[in-house]
Amino acid sequence: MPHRQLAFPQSECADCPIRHRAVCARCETDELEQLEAIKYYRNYEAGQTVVWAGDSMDFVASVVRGVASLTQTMEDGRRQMVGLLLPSDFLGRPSREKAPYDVIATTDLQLCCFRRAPFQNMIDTTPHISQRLLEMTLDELDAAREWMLLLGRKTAREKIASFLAIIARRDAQVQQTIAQGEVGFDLPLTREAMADYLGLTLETVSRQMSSLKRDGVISLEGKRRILVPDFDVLLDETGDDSDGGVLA
Amino acid sequence: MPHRQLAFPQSECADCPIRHRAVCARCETDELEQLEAIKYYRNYEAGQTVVWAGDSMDFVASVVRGVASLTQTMEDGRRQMVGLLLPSDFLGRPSREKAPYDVIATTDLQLCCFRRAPFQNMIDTTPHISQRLLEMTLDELDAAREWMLLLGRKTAREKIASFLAIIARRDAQVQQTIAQGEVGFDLPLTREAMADYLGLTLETVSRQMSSLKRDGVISLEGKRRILVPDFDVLLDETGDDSDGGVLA
DNA sequence: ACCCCGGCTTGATCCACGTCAAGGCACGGA
DNA sequence: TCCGTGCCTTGACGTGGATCAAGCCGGGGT
Repeated sequence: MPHRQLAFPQSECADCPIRHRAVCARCETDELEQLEAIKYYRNYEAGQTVVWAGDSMDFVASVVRGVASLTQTMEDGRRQMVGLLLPSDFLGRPSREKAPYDVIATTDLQLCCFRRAPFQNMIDTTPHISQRLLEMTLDELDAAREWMLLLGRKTAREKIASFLAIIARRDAQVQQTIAQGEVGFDLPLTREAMADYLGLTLETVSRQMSSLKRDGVISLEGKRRILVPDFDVLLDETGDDSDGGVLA
Repeated sequence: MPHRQLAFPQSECADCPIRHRAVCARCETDELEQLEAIKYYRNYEAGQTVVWAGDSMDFVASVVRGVASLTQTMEDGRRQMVGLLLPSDFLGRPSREKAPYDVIATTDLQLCCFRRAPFQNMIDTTPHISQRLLEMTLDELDAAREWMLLLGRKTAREKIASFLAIIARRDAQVQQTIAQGEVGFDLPLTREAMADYLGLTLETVSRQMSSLKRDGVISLEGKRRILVPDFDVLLDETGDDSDGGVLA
């Protein structure tokens, strides 16, 4: 099973009011207006911390532009990324005040925020919102569990290939051309962030990227732009069930 | 943060009708009666498969007795456990027909099942049930993410110690004596299942158990019963934040 | 033009864990 | 009683990825 799809293709919802539908797919006009009334924007630069683990968060948000990561850190400094938020993903948990992990902007980032209390109100009074949130949380849980398989059992090369496939599949433009085989996209993470994502060191990430390049599976344009001549070849490297179901 | 607590201490709800409260903490009598009307029991022996990945599940359930695991398997046979269900935990996802992973009884197991369709009805007509399910799913997500840190960054010894601490903390009887330091409990998993849980081989599990025994952190009574002379010493081995918050 | 610095690559070496293999122990059935 | 079988332990050895270390490259500031 591939990484969960976008709640909505990015092309359909370029700005925030529509993006609310990531929260509530069936919202009617008046509900969208309620959301409109309690929303505001926040912007962060690459590398900035949005919230620290343990801090209380007075908002929930939906990612408009950029990428944020959820990261756990052990006392001795070992770090593991436990969530990656791309545009249209949802950040924060209604009815839970404290953030359980650091939230870090890995690229420049724009959030569309809703203040907690009124948002909580909407949930309590609009039943299908909590159903929608349940759906989204189940998607996150599926993604987390696929990630556990990656962390526990895949080799470094498989981890890198899986990561590239995930990023490619979540890129709206790539989505449309993926069937033709050749695709290109930008990495939204540094090698170090990739290492934190994949449970590796940055040296191993770098070596495996070089190895995939040597073997012709990918090529690089600069450090961040990836070209994949044949997406199926990349999928073969992931170790995943290769039912060929690119759009499954 | 420790592994999520039981929805309710096991001692409070020894049989199924009460255990429904794991699904719905605020259910009133008439709602419990509705659940009562659509419930039935299933029993499995240790090692039996409850559902295969990809099968459609016509029920959701709550674990009454025993332990079930959610396991992903790659084509070449590598396996990773992605969920562990103990008594009072919930199995299945309303509004999702297909099971995404194998569900296996790791001990003798009793489930209290609810047929899908009527259960789905209750969700749609009783708003606070879907809110309760959201809470439970968020707990599962937190557990999954803590597990990701374990899989990605902990050493074999830390993994074993963390696992023992998780099992101990979820054991109701242990809960009550944990403050005194010395606790004992039974492992509900074979060494092989522990290996699948922890992203290790069974040999490494065995060696690390022996090592913890040699170092006096634990002692064994038979293969499955664990005695921990000082729980804080075990916690020191987990690599976790040692804020001493046993009951946090 | 120069240097600096952050992000990245590459090489040499080490070691934790996987792999392969040989038993040990407890239980159940003939 | 003996043997078979499932589960576990232990040892010897190999290796994938971590660690340590030395640069490279490209962009921005002075």
